[in-house]
Amino acid sequence: MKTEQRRLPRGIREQLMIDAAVAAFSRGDYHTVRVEEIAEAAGTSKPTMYHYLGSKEGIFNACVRRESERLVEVLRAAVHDPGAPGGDDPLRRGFRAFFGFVVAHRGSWTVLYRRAAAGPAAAAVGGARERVLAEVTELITTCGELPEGTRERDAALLARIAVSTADAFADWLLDHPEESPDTLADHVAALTWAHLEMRGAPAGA
Amino acid sequence: MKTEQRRLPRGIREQLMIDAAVAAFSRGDYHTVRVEEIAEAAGTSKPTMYHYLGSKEGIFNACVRRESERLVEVLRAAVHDPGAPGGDDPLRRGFRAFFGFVVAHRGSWTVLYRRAAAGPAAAAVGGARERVLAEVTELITTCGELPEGTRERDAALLARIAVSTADAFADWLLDHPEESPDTLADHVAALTWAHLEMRGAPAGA
Amino acid sequence: MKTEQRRLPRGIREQLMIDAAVAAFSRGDYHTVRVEEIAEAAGTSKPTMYHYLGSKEGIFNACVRRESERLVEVLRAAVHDPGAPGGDDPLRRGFRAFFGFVVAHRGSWTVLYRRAAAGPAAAAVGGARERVLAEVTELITTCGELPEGTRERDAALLARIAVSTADAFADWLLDHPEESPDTLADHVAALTWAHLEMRGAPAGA
Amino acid sequence: MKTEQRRLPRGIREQLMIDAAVAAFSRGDYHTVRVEEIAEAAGTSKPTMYHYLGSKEGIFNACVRRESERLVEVLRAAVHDPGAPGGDDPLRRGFRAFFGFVVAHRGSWTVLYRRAAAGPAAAAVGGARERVLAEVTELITTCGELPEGTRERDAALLARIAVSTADAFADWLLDHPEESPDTLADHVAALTWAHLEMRGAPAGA
DNA sequence: AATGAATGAGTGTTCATTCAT
DNA sequence: CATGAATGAACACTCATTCAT
Repeated sequence: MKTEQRRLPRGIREQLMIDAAVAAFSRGDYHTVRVEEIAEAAGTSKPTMYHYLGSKEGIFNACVRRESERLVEVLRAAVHDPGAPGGDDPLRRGFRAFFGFVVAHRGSWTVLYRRAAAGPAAAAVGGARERVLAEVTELITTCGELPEGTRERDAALLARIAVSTADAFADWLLDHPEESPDTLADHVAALTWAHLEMRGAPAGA
Repeated sequence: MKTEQRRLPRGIREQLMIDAAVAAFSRGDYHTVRVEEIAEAAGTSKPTMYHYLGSKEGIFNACVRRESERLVEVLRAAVHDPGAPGGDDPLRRGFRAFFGFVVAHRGSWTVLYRRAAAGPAAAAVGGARERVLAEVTELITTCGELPEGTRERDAALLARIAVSTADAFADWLLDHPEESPDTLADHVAALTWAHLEMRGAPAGA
Repeated sequence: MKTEQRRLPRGIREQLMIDAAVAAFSRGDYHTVRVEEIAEAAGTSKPTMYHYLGSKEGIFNACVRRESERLVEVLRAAVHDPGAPGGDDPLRRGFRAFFGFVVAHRGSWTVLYRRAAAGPAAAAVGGARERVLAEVTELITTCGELPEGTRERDAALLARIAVSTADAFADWLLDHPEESPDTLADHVAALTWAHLEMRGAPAGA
Repeated sequence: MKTEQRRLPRGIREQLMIDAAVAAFSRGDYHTVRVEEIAEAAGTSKPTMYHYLGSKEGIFNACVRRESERLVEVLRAAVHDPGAPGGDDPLRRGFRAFFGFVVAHRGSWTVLYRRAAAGPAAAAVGGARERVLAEVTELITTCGELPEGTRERDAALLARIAVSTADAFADWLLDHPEESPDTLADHVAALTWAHLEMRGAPAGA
């Protein structure tokens, strides 16, 4: 581990800094991360961090910029390259790349999507989310007419999708006040039914 | 405005405190909110806050607990009460209640789902998300065989759903390492195709 | 010395703070003074200083405001009160009050006139000033026609006046570009001659 | 602008450094000026500055030394050269040289006299000084028996002289504790009266 | 019961200064 | 000789938390 070189050229050091920062920011939320902690992880010191990235916010911005660019590049490459894994369907290739990225670079994704990952708030929020999730899962499960082959696992997965979707729609509603929540709710319900009916041939196009 | 009573019974005071705290925590993230700010908004003083809720974390926990209970109650009531809005389908009634809650109590939902809503990080993250969203939207749009009646709006909405779903699955993957990202990716692609084909009769079951 | 009370009312504490700050700022220049040092001298802590005076600049401003108000009050009182020391001449009464204040509250005056009193720069500046002063003193002394009764002391005093006056005029020139430096120079020379000739009856009107 | 030569002989480089330093130190006070800022203005780098001048204090000392020597030289030359502008009176020639220097090299003079020229303190001090000056001006104006031809301008100018003189005397008092403030006060008052009576033939001896 | 007063502990940021190239 | 790289040491400022009234 002591391979770290002193006196690295600026470009390299900056990349090391951003590496360390992404790791740190994906562990705790913005205020929980101390700049010094990032500096140490990057094998350098606080003043050098400030010299290169300007401020804590600058450090964070550098992370978000670099990681989002990486993700977009990966996505584009997969979609436009018919030889990429996933077969003929560009949509499927895209999602494969997307998921591959999220799994391979969990830290990057966490930074980009920045749900409270740690900190004093995380525990409480985590618990509450689980309760809500359990409730929705039960709602889906006890709905009765679960198609053949739909197991617990599927219900839990669907609940997560439903809640995430609702969350996405909440954002959407904010930006598009002309939409009615009821219509969207019905829509999500319909989608969920569709998913339930589709279970069994998940990987088929 | 000076209607605020001194010497309120403990229960009431606590509710006022939690009201103020939910509002505050939904505006900025945990560390951005100062206890004093909540105390002022609740018409009381810092020491009283500590007397009642114990600590900053205690305040936050109280928020999360109360709001998640409210949400769960609302959900349960709608699902079990056939007379609730949404018709015969309990699933649809549930989602109506869910969306209604999210829209009516945005603050509560924000606290529960706690994606970084403000603070120095929010701007950067917001921008990056938009870029990713744009990329996925384009991916869906230029996929070619968009069914009749699928307009721009639908693509944008689907992109949000897809990203949210991927986000949910990323969590899922963390908890279930036996799952393969590729399978999930294919699954999301399949779901998206299903959505695309379903467009046109969104509110129909 | 341990008479310092804990839990003083805000007004009192603020005055103690300003007292300590004036003393500190009159010893070193703005950047040399540490806020904590002032807090300790005032028998309190840094956060309380910030709570009451807002910032380091706020602390400094409070000093300048209070002291300049005091000085102006003292001046006004002496001028308008014919019974104040100095006799019939309000001008003389005013200067007596002025000098009295400067001598009694050296710190206040230093803060108000803020010539570099300490710090790493002070030594060098002090030395240079002395050299300039010596030069001007010699100029006055060797001018030749020193009137009777003009001793070394007077020359040194006059040199100081001359340099201070020149300094004042330099400011004046900045604000009034229509003035010619040569005219002002001649004027100062004339004044100095007048002073030289007046020596011997210094206290007479 | 890119005429700056690399590889300049040491002497020249040093002069460029001091030029830049004088300019910088005359804008802000000692602590406000960053060494890097001087280095850039001098067309060189920080380590070179340290190589030549040793330390920040060394840089500052070099400024003060060079500028005070210049001023002293100019003064001496004018006094001893009967052909210098100002006529027969060496005193007048001296002051002309002095004022000329101050006006032509404001930066040098500021460094030498180093009243806080900028920084967070300057604004407050400036305001307070103005208030004091206004007070003294009023005192002089409303003194009543202003001689013929004494206009507002003269009162303002006299007030500046009076305050500067008092300032000089305050220093004097520090060094000569045997003097009485009252005597000096009376003296300044007398001088001011003399000035008032002299107005009208300012440039005359 | 309720609060004005007070602070310990910690963080972002800056800058003079020094190596190693 | 000249400089890009790097840092130790300080300092302003903030905030959760607690007494004493």
